[in-house]
Amino acid sequence: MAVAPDTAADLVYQIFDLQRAVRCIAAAGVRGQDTGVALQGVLRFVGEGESRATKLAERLGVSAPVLSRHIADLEEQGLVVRRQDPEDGRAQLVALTPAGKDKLRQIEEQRTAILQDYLRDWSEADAGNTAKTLHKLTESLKKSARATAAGIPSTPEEQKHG
Amino acid sequence: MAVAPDTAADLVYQIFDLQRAVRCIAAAGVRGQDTGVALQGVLRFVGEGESRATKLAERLGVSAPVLSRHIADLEEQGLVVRRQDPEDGRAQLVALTPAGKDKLRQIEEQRTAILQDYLRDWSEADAGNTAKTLHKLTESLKKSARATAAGIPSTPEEQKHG
DNA sequence: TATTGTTATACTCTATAACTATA
DNA sequence: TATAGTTATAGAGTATAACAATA
Repeated sequence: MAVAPDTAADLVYQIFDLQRAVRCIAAAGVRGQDTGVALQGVLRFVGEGESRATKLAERLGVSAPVLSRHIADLEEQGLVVRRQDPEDGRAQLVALTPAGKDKLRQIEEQRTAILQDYLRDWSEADAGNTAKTLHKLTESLKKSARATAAGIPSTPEEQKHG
Repeated sequence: MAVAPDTAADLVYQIFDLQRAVRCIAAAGVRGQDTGVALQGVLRFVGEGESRATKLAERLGVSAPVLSRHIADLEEQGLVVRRQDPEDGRAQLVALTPAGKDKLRQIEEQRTAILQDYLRDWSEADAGNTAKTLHKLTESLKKSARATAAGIPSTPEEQKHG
């Protein structure tokens, strides 16, 4: 049953090693650009369709003040527009401008090209399987982290104390 | 040959999604602690054996000033010690103190326990394969990033121009 | 009262530039 | 000259607290 401690420990280190490698590559890619990786992340989710700020913050995993600032920055760059939610006077709806769509497309094309180049000796199947593996890992982490944050006991011991 | 654009684009997003999930979990784990994730990373590599600061910075993928500050912080916390390299008057050798070893072990145990818990419905084989997959991806990225940084042309077009 | 969003402030992590000391 | 390391400074990204406006 479950995962052995040594395997879990190895997996932790593999995750952090990947983080480090990605950080270096991403940092090199945005050097001298106005739109840093955080703003790029916001653009991505706004690009999936007009959305509330609250919803965006949740999907991005950042706090509301952080998102508020990012939206303000993107608006200043002319990449997004805000309008009031017709169904809720407190809320805003954020959407990409044409310039924002261009920017997002450009960012995606650049990233895709770099990764294609970096993985040029990989097979299509390897890349596809890796994407699936990452997705599965991320979903497990998000699900468990949500449950933990909500105070749901996870181990049998904790459940007894509950 | 190689990886299709759509697959590469998907993989990029899977990588960033994992980063986000891990950031949230890691941030929650170090809340209120002296030893943040960056210092924990330094501890890990120092824990593999007494090492030069330069070597550590390279392995961590950070600049020399950043590592210098981290080492100073860890020394202040009594977790590492520095001594001059007997073979090079300019260089230092950094090693864990007993307290540093304790701290590293405690960090690893805590992380391992959390990941084991989060992946409690995973099989040992799935976890092992995921670790291997991450390792392969990281190695490909690091290798290509190194080559790019060194100015080695990567695409046939660029090679022709060289 | 609870929720949406903003502003003010501070912390973590990182980088570049300028420097000292040694090779 | 080149390398190892430090200090000073700046920037990106994030969080908490306090607030205003609306539900």
